[in-house]
Order: sequence, then C-alpha cells, then structure tokens
Amino acid sequence: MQDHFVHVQCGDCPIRHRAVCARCETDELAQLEQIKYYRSFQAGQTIIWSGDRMEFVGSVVSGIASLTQTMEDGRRQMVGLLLPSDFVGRPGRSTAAFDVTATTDVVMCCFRKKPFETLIAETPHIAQRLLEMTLDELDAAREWMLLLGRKTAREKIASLISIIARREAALHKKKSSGQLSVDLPLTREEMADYLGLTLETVSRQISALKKDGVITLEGNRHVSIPDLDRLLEEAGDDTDGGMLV
Amino acid sequence: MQDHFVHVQCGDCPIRHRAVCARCETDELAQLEQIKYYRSFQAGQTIIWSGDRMEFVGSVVSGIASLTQTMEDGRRQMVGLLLPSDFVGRPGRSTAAFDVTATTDVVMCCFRKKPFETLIAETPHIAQRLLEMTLDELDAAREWMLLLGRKTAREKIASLISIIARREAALHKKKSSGQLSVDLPLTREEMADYLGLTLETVSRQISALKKDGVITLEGNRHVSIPDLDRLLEEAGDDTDGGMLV
DNA sequence: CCGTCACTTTGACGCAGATCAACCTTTGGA
DNA sequence: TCCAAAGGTTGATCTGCGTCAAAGTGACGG
Repeated sequence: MQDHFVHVQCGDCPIRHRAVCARCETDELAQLEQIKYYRSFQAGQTIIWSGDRMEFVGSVVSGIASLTQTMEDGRRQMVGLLLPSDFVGRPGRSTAAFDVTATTDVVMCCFRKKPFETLIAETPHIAQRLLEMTLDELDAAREWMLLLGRKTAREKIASLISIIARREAALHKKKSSGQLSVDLPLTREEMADYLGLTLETVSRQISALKKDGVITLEGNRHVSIPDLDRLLEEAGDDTDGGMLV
Repeated sequence: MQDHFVHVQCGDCPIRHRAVCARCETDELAQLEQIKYYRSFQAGQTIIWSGDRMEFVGSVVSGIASLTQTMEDGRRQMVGLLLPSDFVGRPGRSTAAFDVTATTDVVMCCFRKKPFETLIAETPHIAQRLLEMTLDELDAAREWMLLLGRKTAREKIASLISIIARREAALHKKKSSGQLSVDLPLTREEMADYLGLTLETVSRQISALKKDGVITLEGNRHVSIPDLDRLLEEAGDDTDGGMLV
C-alpha cells in the first residue's frame, strides 16, 4: 500500500512534503497546488495561539517549530517538535489546542483549511497518508511520555540527543559517516521544556555527559557522538537504535 | 462531515463501536461483520506483548485495558488507557510497539488485520473516522505530557480523577446528577504508572485531597466530588472543564 | 472462623532535581 | 570599539517525591 504513494515536491519547496502525498498519476496535485500558499515566520514568532481559529493546515518546509502548552503560572511543556516535512493542524477541528511557535525562522507551506478538508473527503489517499503520519506522531508521543514520566535527567538528555540524531539522519537519509554529529536546534531552555526539566539541570547534565566522554561539544550547540551505542545505553532505551543508522 | 457517520452497533456488542463507523446505507457493515470476532481476557492478562506480531485490530467492548511501556530495570509508564469503544492496533504496522494489558476483565471486538486494511483502503470513511479518533488520542497524549512533565503529585492526582470523571460522563452521556462520583478503575500502582509517580505518593496525595475536602472516599475505589470546580482548580487545568458536565 | 494474599496506608529518611544567585561567553548594534 | 542583552555555566541550598519499612484492611478459600 505504502508504495502507491509518492512524496510530492510541490512547486519550489526545497523539501518533499510528507503531508501532500498522492498517487503519482492523479490530478490531486493540481488541486493541492491551487489552495497552497507560503508563509514565513521569524524565530520566536508565534504561528498559532492555543484557542485561535485555525485558518489553515500545512507542513513545515524549513526551520523548526514547536508545539507547547503553558499553565497559568507559567510552567511550560513542549508537546511536539516540528521538523521540516512535519504536518501542522488538524482537519475537522476549528480551534487550535496548543501554541505553535517558530523556534528558528520557519517557512510553512499552507493549505486553506476548508478546501483541504474537502479534498480529504474526496481523496482517500490523503486521509490514509495523514492517518499514517498521525499514528507515527502518536507513537512518538508515547515514547516521549515514558521519557517524561520515568527517566532520570541524564537519561532524558541522552534520549533527546539520540532522538534529534535519529530524525536528522532520517531526514538526510545519510548513513552514519564515521563520527556522528548533530546540531542541537534548541536553546537550553527549550530543551528543558521538551524534557520536563529546568534549564540549569539541562546544562549540568550536558556538562556531565561531556565530562564522562559520552558526547563532545563544539560550541554550545554542536554535539559529536563518539559512541552511539554508549549514548543509547545512557538513554535507557530498550527500543534498539537500529532505525538511527 | 461528521454527521454523515453513524456509530455501528455490530451484532451483540453492548457498546457502540466508534471504530467501525460507516455511512448508514453502505454494505461496509456487512464486510466488517464478516471479519469480526470476539476475544475475552481476564484481569491482569496480557492482550498483546510489545514486539509481538499484531494479528488483529479491534476495539474494547467492555472492561479496561492499558497500554504500557517498561524499561529493562522495571520502571513502567502507562501510555494509554483504553476504555470501552477505544480502538487498539495500527493498520499498516506489523508489530506492536507497546504492551496491552487487561486491567479488568476485557472483551474485545477484533478484526483480522489484513482484511481490515483492505477495507480501509477501499473505504474512505473508515480511514477518515480512524484519523479523527487518532487525532483525538494524540491531543489526549499531549495533555498527558503536560501532566507528566510539569504537574505536581497533587495536581496529577486531581487531574486523573477529573479525566476519569470526564470520560465516564462522556461514555454514559449523563449530565451531572447532583453529586458527581466516580469509580476508580485502577489500583494505586496502576495510577502511579499512569501518572509517573510511586504508589506511596499516590496514596498520600489521595489522603491529602480527602483531608482537604476536595474529594470524599467510599472504600478505596469510589470517589465523590463535592465541588468539581475546586477539583479542576487543584488539577491546574486551564482548559475549562466545560466538556465534563 | 481463621489464615493468606493482594492492596493500601502511614512513617522516617535520603536524594535528584528545583530554586536562587553569581558570573561567564557570545553576538549584534550604535 | 564598546555596551547591552541573550544565552549558558556553575555553586549553594532547599524540598518534593522516592525509597525502605512496617502495619492496617478487606476478600477469598479452606
């Protein structure tokens, strides 16, 4: 079934959209093209406020956005990290349930919500593809719940680094070329919001992992991983890291 | 769109399945009937082991099942709570990613996976309905992540009680009849696994909420809620509890 | 009727991570 | 070139929850 679908490169998007897959031969592409437009956001800018009316759905073309929830007293938890090709929005619901914020500068490929919903209703493949993507996200959310509920600070940091490494590797489809290295796209505070920690604890645990030789730092943001298995062990992940390399 | 779908009461199931919705007039129902069968599980029995081949998908007819993840050293986190009408399984994936366990005695209405997938491919409405359900689960998972990452033990307990109250209210479609009261379907240990706590902390916080008059206990499992707003306030939930009543 | 077993409660104590605070490093703009 | 602001590190202290331990409470079977 999956092989019937292709990733659509719509117009000038540098990234193939997982969101807008369709059978190669159909005219769905043309329909998608008609309702599509681009929006750019600066780093730090809020793309959608929780409770806002959602006028569009779409996918991230470049940059990184995050889904967050905030309590009245300011406690904040990240509940989704959106990398290029990730889909935003939910057909069938009119208001957003979470804040969406541009972590870096972000370009989104948007589709007006109404026509997109019509398209879904008429085009089974898109609904099936969205279902597949949503199930992937749900699985990821559940792994994330184990992290939040049961892992130690050190395990959380190790997990985050290997998650980012895994997603980056998947995106670029590159095999592990000797030394594995990753750019952390998040500030310490954003990592803390991801992991359910404070930024001080994040900083301390990164320092500890560095001191123990599990990772190497070049600057604040760039991490090299001399021994991936060691990192995965530190992450406490029993799911084998086979997907990563 | 939603109103085109009806809940199908398949055969002798006491609960209407959200999972098998279809347009009233189609013959999809007949197809579903053909591939459907029932399975019963005793309390404590494992329905599916993580990593197992999934032979079926299905929905919970009666009883309560839980989705859990366990680390090598035994730390356990619940990542899904399945009440009657909830769907289990994921079309398009052959092995289970999480353990599914019967918390109480459970009856499931199962569909053999292959034919069900074929049905999905041919029947857009089912895929759309599954998408809708999966998006709901994803939203719930994200609320859960806020709970795990940022809430205090007391807030977690208050949240759990109001979540169960909400789901029970939604299931029975009953309005709040004066005093709101709930049966906790979980042991203290299962609540701890849900909330990312230990069973001792769960017990202590329940006692504290009782002492402070937020809840009343009749036996260990039955909770009465004299003031719902008070409970929601204790839960730290900014999402208004409007759905609950 | 009692003993066992599963579940729960309660207490004492310790520690991982939060909090508060000071200082360092990098970046960008006037 | 310097200053200011944002981001990051590190230290001292505090505390919420985990850990270990013991005793209480049904429920069920013999």
